[in-house]
This record gives sequence, C-alpha cells and structure tokens, in this order.
Amino acid sequence: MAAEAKNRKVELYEDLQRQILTLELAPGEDLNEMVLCERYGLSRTPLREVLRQLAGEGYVTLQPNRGARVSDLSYMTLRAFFLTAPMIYAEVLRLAARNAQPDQIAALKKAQDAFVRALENGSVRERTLANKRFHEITGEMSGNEFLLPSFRRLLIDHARIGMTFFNPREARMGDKLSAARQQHDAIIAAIEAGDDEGAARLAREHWALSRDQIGSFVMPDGLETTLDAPLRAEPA
Amino acid sequence: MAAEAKNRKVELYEDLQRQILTLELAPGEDLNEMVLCERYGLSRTPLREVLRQLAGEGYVTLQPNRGARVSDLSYMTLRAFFLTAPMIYAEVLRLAARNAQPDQIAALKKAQDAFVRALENGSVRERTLANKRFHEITGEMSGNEFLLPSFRRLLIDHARIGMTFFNPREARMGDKLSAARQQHDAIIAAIEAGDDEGAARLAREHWALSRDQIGSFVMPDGLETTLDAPLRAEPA
DNA sequence: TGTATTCTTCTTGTATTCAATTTGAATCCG
DNA sequence: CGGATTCAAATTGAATACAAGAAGAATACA
Repeated sequence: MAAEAKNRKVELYEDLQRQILTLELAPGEDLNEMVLCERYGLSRTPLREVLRQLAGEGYVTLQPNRGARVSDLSYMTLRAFFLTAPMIYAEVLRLAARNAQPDQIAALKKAQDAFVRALENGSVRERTLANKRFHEITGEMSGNEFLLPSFRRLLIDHARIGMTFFNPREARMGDKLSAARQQHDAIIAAIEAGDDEGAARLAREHWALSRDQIGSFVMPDGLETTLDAPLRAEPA
Repeated sequence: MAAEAKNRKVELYEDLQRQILTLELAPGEDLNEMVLCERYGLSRTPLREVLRQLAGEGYVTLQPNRGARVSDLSYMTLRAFFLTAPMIYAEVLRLAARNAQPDQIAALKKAQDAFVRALENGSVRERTLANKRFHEITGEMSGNEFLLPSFRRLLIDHARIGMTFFNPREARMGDKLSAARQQHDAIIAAIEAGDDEGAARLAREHWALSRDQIGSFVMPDGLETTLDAPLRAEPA
C-alpha cells in the first residue's frame, strides 16, 4: 500500500528529528543513505527528499557529492545561540499571549502534563523532547511565520545543548527542573490571560534559567576554556 | 556532461528565486513540474529536489499530492512582516557592524554600486533584486545562523511587498529612493566603523522608510480597506 | 621507506519507469 | 434540471536503473 510507504517516510522524518535532538545522532555525523533506506524500507528517492527537508529546517547539512551530515554544534553556534535566543523567545511568547487560540492552549497544557511526567519518571531524553514540544506549541501560537524559522532553529540547538550540558551531579539541578516546571505553568497562565508583557518577561526568566544550567556545566570552577573546544568531531 | 546538469540545476534554482521575488511568478501560483523539467532540460528527480530546497527557504509551499506553489502573500503575512522586520533588521545590522570581515565589506560596497546603478537606469525589478542582494550581504556579515533563517524569509517578502506596493505616481517616491541610497551608504559607514548601535539605529530608520513607502500605497487617502483583500488568488 | 599515482570500490546524483492519487468530465439517477 | 457517482486523463510519488564523482587501497617509483 502507498499509505504504508507514506507512514514509513513520516516515521523516518520523525525518528531522525528525535535522534538528532537527543544526540543519538552526534553533531557532524555522516548519514548513509543506503543504511537508512534499508532500515525504513524506502528507496533513495523519498529518503533524499526527507533529508532535504531536514536540511531546510536546520537538522542536517547537505554537502555536494558528499551527502548529508548532522548539523554541527560548535562553540560559535553556542555563542550565537546565547546572543539570539532571549530576544526571539521573548518575542514569540509575547505574540503567543496575544494570539493563542483555545485549542492551542489545550494542546499546551497537554504538552506540559507530558513534560511533568517526564520530569518525574523519565529520562533526560524524554524531558528534552517534552520540553521542546512545549515550546514548539508556543511558537505555533505566535502565528508569526517570520519569527518561526529562527525560533525553530533555536529549539533544535536548545535541545542539543541541553542534552550536552545536562549535569546530574549539579546539586541544584533538581531545583532548576522544578523551577522550569513552575515557569511553564506561569507561561500558560500568562498566555491564557492574554498578558503579553508578562509572557515576554517570563520568557526572559525561563531563558535565564536555561543559561544558568548551561553555565554551571561549562564553568564548574570558573573555567571558560571548555568553550574553546568544538562540540563535534573534527572534519576528516 | 554532469557539470552541465549541475549548472542547469543552479540556473533553475536562481531563476525561480528571481521570478518569485519579482512577482513574475505570482504568490499562490502553481508550479508544473513537467513544464519546468522541459524548460531546463532536467528530469523530475533533481527538479523536485530544487523545489524542496526552495520550500525550506520559504519561496514555495509544498502540498502533499498537489505539488508546489509559490508561497502566499496575504494580509496576515503583511501584518506579521510589519511586526517582525524592525527587530530582526536591527539585530542583524548590529551584529554585522560587530563581525563584518574586510572581504564582506568590499562585497557590500559592490552591491551598493549595483543598487545605485539600478536606481539610476534600472527597472523596478532590478532595483528590488539589487536591494535584496545588499541586505543579504549584511545578513552574512552578522554571522548568526539563528537570526538568518528569519531574516532571509523577511527579505523574500520585503522584495515581494516592495514590488507590489511600488508606486511610481507617488510624488515623493524619487525622494524615498534617494534616501534609501543614502541610508545604504550610512549603513556601510557604520559597519566599517564597527558602530553597532549606529547600525541598529540606521536599520530602524531604513525600515521606517520602507514602511512609509508601503503605507503611502496602501492608504492613499487614509483608506485601510485595501489591506482586507488577500494579495493572492483565492484557493480553488 | 616514503610518496605519488592509478585503479577499484563505494557513495552520490540523475534519468527512466511504474504505481497511486487527484481532478475534471461525462453519465446516470432522483 | 440538480446532484451524486463513476470513469478517464493528468499529475504526483516511489522504485529501479544508470552515470558520475569521491575515497581508499594497492602498486610503482624515487
């Protein structure tokens, strides 16, 4: 059936997304077309279309005559991320508070339930994906097609950076996760109330929390040198 | 030769970009794969890859089992554009002033020369493309991969909106174009001086000029109703 | 022994063919 | 005469087959 082929294509697309977001596929890793073809029972034509779509969304990078590789995550990326995320996040939440539809708010609450479940008894991987899903919905709420491309790209690397720098030894990590949960609830409340300025403020607070979490990993003793090393394998 | 096929592919890609930016291909217009195949001497496989890439960049929209169409340009788009462009433009120019490399500055000056030539004896179409090229380079200067996706999408619709609302009857149109030219020069100077705040301020001024140009077309007598009509053909 | 070069193999890119879905028209019924 | 249904044509999606390019191994030479 053709329906099955379509499902395999969607499955491939979503699997690759998940694996890239959770670092199961490492930044810079090469993707072999034939391997993926056999694994998902697809021919190369639809497979390559999926890869091109993922390239457009920033998950992978295409190199002429050298196929697809998982997008890099270098210290330059990290720097650009720190510079850009606060502004975009704040703007997205501001617009989300203005434009959210009831069904979107319901979806957001559902995503938050899943996030809470992942916090209580899920893996880091599940938490990361649930958190990304939550923010993805806020992006949809904003309804701004010009902000979304950058926002989505930030979410990709936010997930990957979070996976990289999650530090279970950090004593306050539990506090931070619990704070993240409460901030999500506050964000929902602000959106539901249409409080755009409040939502924007919460975005910046939520961002500051993420930044601290990453910072506490990168600079455990005040060292900054960790940032000098690329986070991906060197090019061959 | 394969090199020729590759060139045809690049040619197709750039032609479609140009035609979409200049409204030679209207928003919402369907793209027939076979027609394009024959026109560029390509088979459907590489053609479809180009369409997928253009879809990732926001030029076209892909609909399952219904092929590609030029991305819409509705009044909702216009609204989102007005809300988002000032912020992104300002941030891009701020970063461009901080990070521009000498070769990029040279490229920017070259683009400005081309823009001036287009102003003096070029068509609206040529002006639009030259202007887009100028701003595209400022985007590259910013070096921020998280800002660029949204910025590039704004540039696409900025070009299309400018083509739509260019008003040769407006008496002050000549003044505005000349002002745009001078602002470009000021932007180059700010970037060359590394004056990031100045560049950001110029971005907002430059934006205000564009906004006025569009506004003078949309509301010739204070009417706003023009905005209520979609700018593309209705969906079938 | 080290380096350069050719040849083989593997991977990617393109063309062609086949299958499935959609669209429009014609026909058939109410 | 209006509306639904079925059938034909056109268009899209997937698979296979073929061509071109790149990476690596083996060999020749200095």
